[in-house]
Amino acid sequence: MTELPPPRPNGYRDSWCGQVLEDRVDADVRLAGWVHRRRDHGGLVFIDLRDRTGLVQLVFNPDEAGDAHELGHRLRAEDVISVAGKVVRRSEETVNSEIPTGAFEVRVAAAELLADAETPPFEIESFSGEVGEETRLRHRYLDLRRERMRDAIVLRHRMTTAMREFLAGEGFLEIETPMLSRSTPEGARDFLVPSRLQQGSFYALPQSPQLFKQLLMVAGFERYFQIVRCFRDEDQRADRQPDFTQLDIEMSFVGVEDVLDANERLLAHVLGTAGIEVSLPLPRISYDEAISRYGSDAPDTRFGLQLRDLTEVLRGTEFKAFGGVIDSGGAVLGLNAGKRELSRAELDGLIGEAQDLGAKGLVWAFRESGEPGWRSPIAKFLSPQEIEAMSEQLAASEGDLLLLVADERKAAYRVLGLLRERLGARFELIPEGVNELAWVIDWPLFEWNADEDRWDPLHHPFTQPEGELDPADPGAARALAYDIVWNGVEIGGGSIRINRPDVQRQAFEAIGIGAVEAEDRFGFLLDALRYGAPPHGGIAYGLDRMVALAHGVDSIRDVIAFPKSASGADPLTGAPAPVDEAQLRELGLQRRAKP
RNA sequence: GGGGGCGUAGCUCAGUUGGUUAGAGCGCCGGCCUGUCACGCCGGAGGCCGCGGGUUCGAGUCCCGUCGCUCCCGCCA
Repeated sequence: MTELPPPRPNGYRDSWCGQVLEDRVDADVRLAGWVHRRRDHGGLVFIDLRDRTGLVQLVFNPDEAGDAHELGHRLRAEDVISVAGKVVRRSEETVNSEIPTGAFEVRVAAAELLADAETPPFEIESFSGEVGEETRLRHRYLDLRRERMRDAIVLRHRMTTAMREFLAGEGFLEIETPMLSRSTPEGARDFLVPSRLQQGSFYALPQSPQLFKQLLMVAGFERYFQIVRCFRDEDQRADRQPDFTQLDIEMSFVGVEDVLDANERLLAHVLGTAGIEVSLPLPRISYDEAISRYGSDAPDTRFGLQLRDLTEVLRGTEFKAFGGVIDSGGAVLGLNAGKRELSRAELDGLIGEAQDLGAKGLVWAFRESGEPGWRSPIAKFLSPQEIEAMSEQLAASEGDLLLLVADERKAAYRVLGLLRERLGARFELIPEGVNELAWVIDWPLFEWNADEDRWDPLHHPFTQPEGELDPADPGAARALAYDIVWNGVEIGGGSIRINRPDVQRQAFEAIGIGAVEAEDRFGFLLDALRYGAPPHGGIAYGLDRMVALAHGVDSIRDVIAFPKSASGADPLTGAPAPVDEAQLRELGLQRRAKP
């Protein structure tokens, strides 16, 4: 998999296991590694020896090397050994076509045990079910010996190498930014680090290097990137860790097209390294279209099942459940799930799922010929005209299952969008081996936060509005922002940034950050913008997600060497853990009194 | 913060209506085995059924609580 030069010969080895191939036949080699599997015939002993490059079969023959054979007989799984012997071609009937070195083997002349291994808590190559994640994490150094994890870590390296290659080739500079920085509490929850020298004050670990990379543009570095650890103290998911890695990029004197162009070529290069072909230019979909057709700002475009808005054809309906929602400004959305035969229990299950996702309810209907046109619990409440009009909107033909959600507009799209994704997987509508990347563009700059009674930025408050910002109508503003979505997963996002202090102040004001507060929290940015900031913009990728997608796994934990569990703990080191009273005292912190 | 699933041998799991001695495969240990490659054959060891309480003549099984793991919703500018 990796191009690896032969090791410089020393007392342990002069060759890699995976490189015992045609050109080494008849050569004397020395190999070192772990005992992967042992097949002891009493006389002959076969050992599969493993190193990072793969496996090779060792043969211990009592007639050829008695001492070595005696050791071979005693070896157990995961023992660490070094052996010397001759590479030979296997006879035709003993070739193992399963492994690259399967046509060759090493006849061991001398062997040395370098480290005796205890029996591992799980088999390095397991054939009976997947090992539980906590066990894997507690012994991560063993889990990482397994082929799938090793491949993931190697792939990750190749992808990051490809990123550096491409970006360095385009004149980007890799520059580090601080890990100990200042808390800016509007985004995610910060991880805080107490200051010993200024007790009562705290550093924050960066949620992203956003402001520092903008300052680097002000500083005139023109093109910056960094593969950087970021921290967000929020609840975990399969694709979210408290510390995770971003590929962070920023460029000066650019507009949206420049950034998208550079990043499309970057993506083609990096994914090409992972064996994934990308044809350019990438398709673009507007935010509004993504929401209205897929119910998601990160749409999975590999399958149809698109949403339809039925609000207009139902306006004035007698059916109160729908009419009430419409009168109060809500929406009725529908989705044609195609010809499905679902039992009543399965349909009830769908309703339950929709409710779990936060919907008030879900209505199902099967398109039928004749009157009333639908088999559905609500058919009798609807006029024939309404049923026909909705059927037409949904392009329903006989036997099709139609699913309807009526709710406040945003909630309806969210729920039906989530349901769409689940149904796509359940009905196996997602084609194997297909990769779809797309830009989501034309984002609103702000969205209304009803709970807090204010406007919130959709990306972040440093995003450049398209045209002039109208303080009277922040909801109308569009952002020069873009997300990149791969198979329905948001793998990156960015924007053109505000480069003038007056515009930045306006943006802060629109989201309720007044001049005084802005000066207090972001004064350093506003100052920097006063000294001549170039128009600039960039992007940040979720590196872990990219590698997970390229490796074909669902969880980013499977592409991180030492991840946290779903509860944010590390079963290997026991982090997080209590600290000494003395440490707390030094920091001016107190343990909370027991109630 | 909320909801679902899971917790039985080192690992992956089964365990019937509550019934007396808790099983399987892999792994492990011992013996045999000179062309295997998930080697084979014979024998063996190994259990706080997550933890605490309750119901019951009797609990792996039912109830309550608790801890852990995991998935999802919220959250993640």
